[in-house]
Amino acid sequence: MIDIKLIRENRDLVKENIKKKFQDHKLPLVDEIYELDIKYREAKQEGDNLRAEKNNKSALIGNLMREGKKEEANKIKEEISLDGKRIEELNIKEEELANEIKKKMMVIPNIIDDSVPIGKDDTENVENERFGEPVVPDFEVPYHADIMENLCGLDKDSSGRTSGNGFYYLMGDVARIHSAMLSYARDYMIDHGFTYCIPPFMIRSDVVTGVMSFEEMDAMMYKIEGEDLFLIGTSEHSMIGKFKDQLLKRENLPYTLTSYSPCFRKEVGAHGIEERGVYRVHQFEKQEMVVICEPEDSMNWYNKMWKLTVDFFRSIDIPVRTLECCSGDLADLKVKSCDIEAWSPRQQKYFEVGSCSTLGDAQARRLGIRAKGENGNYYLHTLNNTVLATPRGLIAFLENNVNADGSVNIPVALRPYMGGIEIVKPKQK
RNA sequence: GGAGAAAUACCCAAGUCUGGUUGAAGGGACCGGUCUUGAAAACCGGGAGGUCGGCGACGGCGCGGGGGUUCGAAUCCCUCUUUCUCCGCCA
Repeated sequence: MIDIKLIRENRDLVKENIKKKFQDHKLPLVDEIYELDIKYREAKQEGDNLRAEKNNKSALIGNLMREGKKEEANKIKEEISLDGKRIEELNIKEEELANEIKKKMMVIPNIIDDSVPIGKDDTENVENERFGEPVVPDFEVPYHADIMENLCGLDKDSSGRTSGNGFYYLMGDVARIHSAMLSYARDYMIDHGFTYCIPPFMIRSDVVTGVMSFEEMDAMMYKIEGEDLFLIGTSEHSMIGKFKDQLLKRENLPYTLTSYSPCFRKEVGAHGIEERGVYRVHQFEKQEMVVICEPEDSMNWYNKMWKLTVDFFRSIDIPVRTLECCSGDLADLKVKSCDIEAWSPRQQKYFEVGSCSTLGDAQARRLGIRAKGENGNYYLHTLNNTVLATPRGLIAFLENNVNADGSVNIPVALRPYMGGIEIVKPKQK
C-alpha cells in the first residue's frame, strides 16, 4: 500500500510504476482514486464544519442548562436537529468514499526499486550470481523421493491414509537430517545476532487480512472450524502481525528476528500438489528471518539477508544462485525481491528454496508499524527472507550429498546435530 | 469452561458511582537551567502531545475495538477482544 499523497502529488510516477509491472489494467484506478480523494476531502470539510457548529451549540446548551435557562436550551436543541440529517448523510458518504479509496489503494502496487529489472513474468527473472560449483556427478542422481525411500526415510502411503495427498511421514535418518538442518539454521541465525522466536502457529483473521489479500488468503490459508483462527502459511504472518499497530522505540531498532514454525498451505492454484515426492506439500517447516528497520537501512539489510541464506547453503555443500525477481513477477507489496535457488544435480538446473524481500513501508503502512521521530511518527521498513524451508531444503541437501551407492554424506556443520555421524547408509527394508 | 475485576496519551496514573469550560489532573520520560571535573541524584523552569482535513487561522475524530442512548459520553447501555484474581481441567 502506497501513500495516498503520492497520488495527490505525483500521479505520473504511480502510473509509470504500474506500467513497469505490466499491470496496465490498473492505470485508470490512479485517476479514479485521485477524483474520489477530492470528493472525500470535500465531504469531510463540509461534515467537519457542521460538526463543529453542532459541538458549539451543544456546549451552549450545557451553559444554558447550568444557568437554568431551559427554554432557550430547548430552542437550540431544535436547531441542532435540523443539521442532524445532513451530518448523517455526510457521515455515510465519507465512509463510503473512504472505503472505496482504500479498496482501490490496496491494489495499487508498491513503487519498485530502480534496480529491479523490467520483465513481464517469471521467465524474465534475472540470474544475479552463482555460488559454488554446480556439480553433475558421474552417476545418475535419483529422484529425491527415491533417495529417501532408499534410506527408509519416507512413507507417503501412510500419510495418504491418515491425511491425504500433500503430506508425508519422514522416518529415521531422513527425519533426523530434516530436524538437524532446522536446528542448524536456527543456531546459524542466532550466531549472526538474530533473536530466536517461536511464534503462534495460528492467527486471527484481522492479522491474516493485514498481511495478504483475500485472494491469497483463499488460496493459502487453512481455517479452523468454529474459531476465528487460521493456520499460518509462514511465520512471517505471525512475526509481522506481532508488530501490528505498534509504535516502536527507535533505540530498539532494528528488530532482527529469526523464527521457526511449521507452515500450512492449501496450495490451491496453478501447480497444486504433485503425486510423488515432497517438493510441494501442504505442510512444511521453516526457519525465517524478519527485519524491521529504519527506512534508510532497508536496502543494506536486504543485501545482508540474502547473503546470509547463500552462506547458509554453502556451509552444507549446496551450490546456489540468486535470481532477481523482475518487475512483472514482483508481488504488489514488494519493492525488491530475489529467490535463492539451490542446484539440483538430478535436473541439472536450479530450483527455488527461499526468497528474500524488502517491502519498503508498504506492509508497515497497511499494518500500522511505526516509530516515533522528531517530526512526528513514521512508518518503518519491513523485510523477510527464508533461511531454510524444508522438506524442500532437504531435497536440495540429499541431491547434493548423495553418493552412487545411495548413502548420504553429512557435512561437518550438520554433524553436531546428527550425533556426530559422517554418513548415513541405505537400510534393508 | 465457571465467577469476579480491569483496559485512559510514549510509560505510570486520576477522573467513571452523580453525562456538560476534561485534549483529559498528577507523575515519569523529554527539553532548558542550577549544582558537579564529568555523570547520577536533587532542585528550578518549559513547551508539546495521537490522527485526519486545511496554505494558514483553525477544525473533525479520539479515553481497548465496534455499535447504541442523548442536544452533548472517558463517564450510561449492548457487544467483541485482551489482561488480572479465584475455581475447574490439562501436556
